[in-house]
Amino acid sequence: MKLSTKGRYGMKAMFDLALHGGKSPLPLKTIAERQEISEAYLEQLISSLRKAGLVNSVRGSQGGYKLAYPPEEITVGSVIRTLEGSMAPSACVTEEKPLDCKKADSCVIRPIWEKMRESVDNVIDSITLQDMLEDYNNQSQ
Amino acid sequence: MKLSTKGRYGMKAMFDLALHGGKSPLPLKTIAERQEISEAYLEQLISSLRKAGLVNSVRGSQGGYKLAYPPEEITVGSVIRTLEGSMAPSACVTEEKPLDCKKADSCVIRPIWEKMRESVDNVIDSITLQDMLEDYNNQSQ
DNA sequence: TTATACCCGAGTAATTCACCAGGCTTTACT
DNA sequence: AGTAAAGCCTGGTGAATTACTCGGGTATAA
Repeated sequence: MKLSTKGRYGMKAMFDLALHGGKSPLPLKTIAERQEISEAYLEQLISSLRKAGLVNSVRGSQGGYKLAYPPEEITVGSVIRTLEGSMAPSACVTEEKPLDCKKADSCVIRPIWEKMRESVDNVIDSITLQDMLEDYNNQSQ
Repeated sequence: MKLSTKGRYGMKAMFDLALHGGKSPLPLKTIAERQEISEAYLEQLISSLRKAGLVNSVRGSQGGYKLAYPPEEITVGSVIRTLEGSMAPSACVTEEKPLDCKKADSCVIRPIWEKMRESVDNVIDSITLQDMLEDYNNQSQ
């Protein structure tokens, strides 16, 4: 049940944006170097995040990326789900279009997959980038 | 974050053993047919379950498999973890030997992976095959 | 002794992962 | 106006993983 690098790198990049991002956009290269991620690969990931509306881009020289919302409005869940899809352990319990299975009604395993998904969703939807920033600041004391 | 077929098929097989297993062992073929799983593939999975001590095997004619413990003593977690490994979303937060990362101390993402793992573990460790049997029996009313 | 069933290792097609390459477009700065 | 810095986009690719299959063992009830 590991996440792929998409979710992990994506979280690093988003936190980097929250921590180092200001008024002017952060170029991808800076983020990639600081987080030690392949730039070309991170470009793909941040492209998904942009299409999902989580970051904004500024093209051209001096361009880069910025969070589309203040850190307290961006949850870990929205980032991870954008890059990894549903947290459902089985296709029959995704939020959006659960794969329908004839035996869904009588299946005793399905409710277990559902609980797993819900419990993961609860965790990741309850943490925002702002929470992470605060943890980071408290740490350095 | 999907489980592979190992975990999913393995759960089906274990529940089948709990539901249909009696004093005499259930042959793999029967389980595979009833659960619509490739017999040769399921053999590999149940072999892991046997090595983990969750099922016992009886060789030879009239042989098959039985649960090694009563259903109330077998958790979903023990089955899934046997077949899938740790539920950690990142290698740095596995129960047994977390991959050590120099930045582990200062990492603000790590605690999130930890919470995810814990919450999944809580769900799957709190459900036994017996619970599933009861759900199944209540359903048919 | 024979049919049934578990045991085991190797092989394999298909898919996914984690990138890389290269060209195009946009824009600030000089 | 020219140039360099940046994002945008498509396609390719080697390595790993997944989900099996195959073929031969070995044990044992009948």
